[in-house]
Amino acid sequence: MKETRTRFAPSPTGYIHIGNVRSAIYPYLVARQTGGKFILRIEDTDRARFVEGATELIEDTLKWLGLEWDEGPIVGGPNAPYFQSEREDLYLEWAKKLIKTGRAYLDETAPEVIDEYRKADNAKKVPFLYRNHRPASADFSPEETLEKWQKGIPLRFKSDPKNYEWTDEVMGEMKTGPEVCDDIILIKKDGLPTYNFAHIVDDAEMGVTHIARGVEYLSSMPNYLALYEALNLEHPKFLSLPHILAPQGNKKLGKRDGAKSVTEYKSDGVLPEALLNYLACLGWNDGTEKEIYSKEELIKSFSIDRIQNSGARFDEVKIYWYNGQWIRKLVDEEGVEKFYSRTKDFWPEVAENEPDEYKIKVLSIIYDRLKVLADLKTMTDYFFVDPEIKPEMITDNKFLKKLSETELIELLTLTIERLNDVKDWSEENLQKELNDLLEKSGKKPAEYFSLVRISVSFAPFSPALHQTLSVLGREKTLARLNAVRTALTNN
RNA sequence: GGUCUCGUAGUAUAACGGUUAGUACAACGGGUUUUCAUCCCGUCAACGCGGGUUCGACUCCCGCCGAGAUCACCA
Repeated sequence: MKETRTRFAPSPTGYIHIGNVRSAIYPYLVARQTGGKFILRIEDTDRARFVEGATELIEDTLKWLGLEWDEGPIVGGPNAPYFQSEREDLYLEWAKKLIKTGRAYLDETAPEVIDEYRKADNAKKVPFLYRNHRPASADFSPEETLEKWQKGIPLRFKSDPKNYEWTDEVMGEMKTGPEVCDDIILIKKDGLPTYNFAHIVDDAEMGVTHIARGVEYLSSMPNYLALYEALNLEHPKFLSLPHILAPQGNKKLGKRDGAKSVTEYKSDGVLPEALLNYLACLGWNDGTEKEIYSKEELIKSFSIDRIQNSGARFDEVKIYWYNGQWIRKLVDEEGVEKFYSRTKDFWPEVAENEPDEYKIKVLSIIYDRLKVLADLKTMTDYFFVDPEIKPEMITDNKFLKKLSETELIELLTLTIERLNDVKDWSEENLQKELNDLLEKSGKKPAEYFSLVRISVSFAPFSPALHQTLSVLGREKTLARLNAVRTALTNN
């Protein structure tokens, strides 16, 4: 059986955003599950839109998501180069094949003239088709065309309008009439091919078996089919992927709607596992009620025929849910130490010089509260530096409002005196001591524990109190309790 | 305007002629004798409309309505 070969073929016009990365994920999964090859090809024939550094950004994004490619930039491959701008001669060669069979012609018609044609047709309420305005050069013999062709003269396909029927692996059986077939540009004025022509040549050269791309290409299909036919090529399978919709409205998610780059989620501390999981399952499911898929599980269960054929709305909240699930899953399965290595870039600045062992302890009691890793920055600073004492955070607290200041001070004194005598500072023992203190305080748990928690952290919330105190250590705990008692006394 | 695609709760989806239309996120309420979160339990909430076909239609057919894509020397 023929080897499955899929590809992701982005233009280096900027970062890969969340709305179009799915057309990399699905072909990747298809290639992996069949033991085939996944190719990365850079479609940089539009020099005006080329952005410096975009290729590297694309490469980094794919690597981060775990979509390693078998052929393409960096890794090379049998069909190198993988940049269209470096394959110019190849397209010219293939274009000549079309000229020789009388299926391509030179066209020097000025853009302004073409505009006139378009306006005239629109005025007549006739669909604008360039083939109704073919210039005299369309009738040149192949020899004459070949002889006169030089760089700077665009080349057009000479279409042969007819009905087309084909299968789209996602959308199903398709058919169109001759009215959509036209003379598309093959080679531009600058000597480089258009996407329409280049991708067909490259896919053929590279032996691509499946093309996955956005549904917006669906309406160009008849012209592509005509080209495959004229070039005597068997066409690959087509997967038209429905759009990911912006959170508001019904338009596809684009940079203008604030579609973030994939790398932005990376720097927020979203795990690649979570993002891949979310994106793969947006518009695809395996028919079961499973929600959490690792890359390996996706490779195993993915199937083209279960790709949804309607657009799916982008929902950032769900990404965070997946991320929380993945954080807990990874810590539970691989341990905190291993997970800690992935959090290095997300600690608050004040933690910079703290030992790893201490940060691991902090992580172990706080990880199940994280939505994104960047939450570490805002949720853990009191473990590393004494918090600023703000008495109002105690007196205005919803559980402590009812208590008088003298009462608060008494409770703190009680706590300090007792903890002073505690030698065993383990979580277990502290839990016992704190429960004991709670009983002695005669307060409700929410009241007494809130007082102690806020006194040591001045944070809106923290891990379970016995864990917080244990990690914080005896010295810091007592010092902070004392400091708060003094502050309240002087208030 | 031509051509094409899509249409189940707020969102993502299941169902593939017969179910009280299932699940997850979100929202709301409760529990886990401490906050926040996790975890657990519960509540709210959907087949765009109208015709057929059929004993029976979310499911098949037709029409309508709504939404989107495309009609570049951009991809």
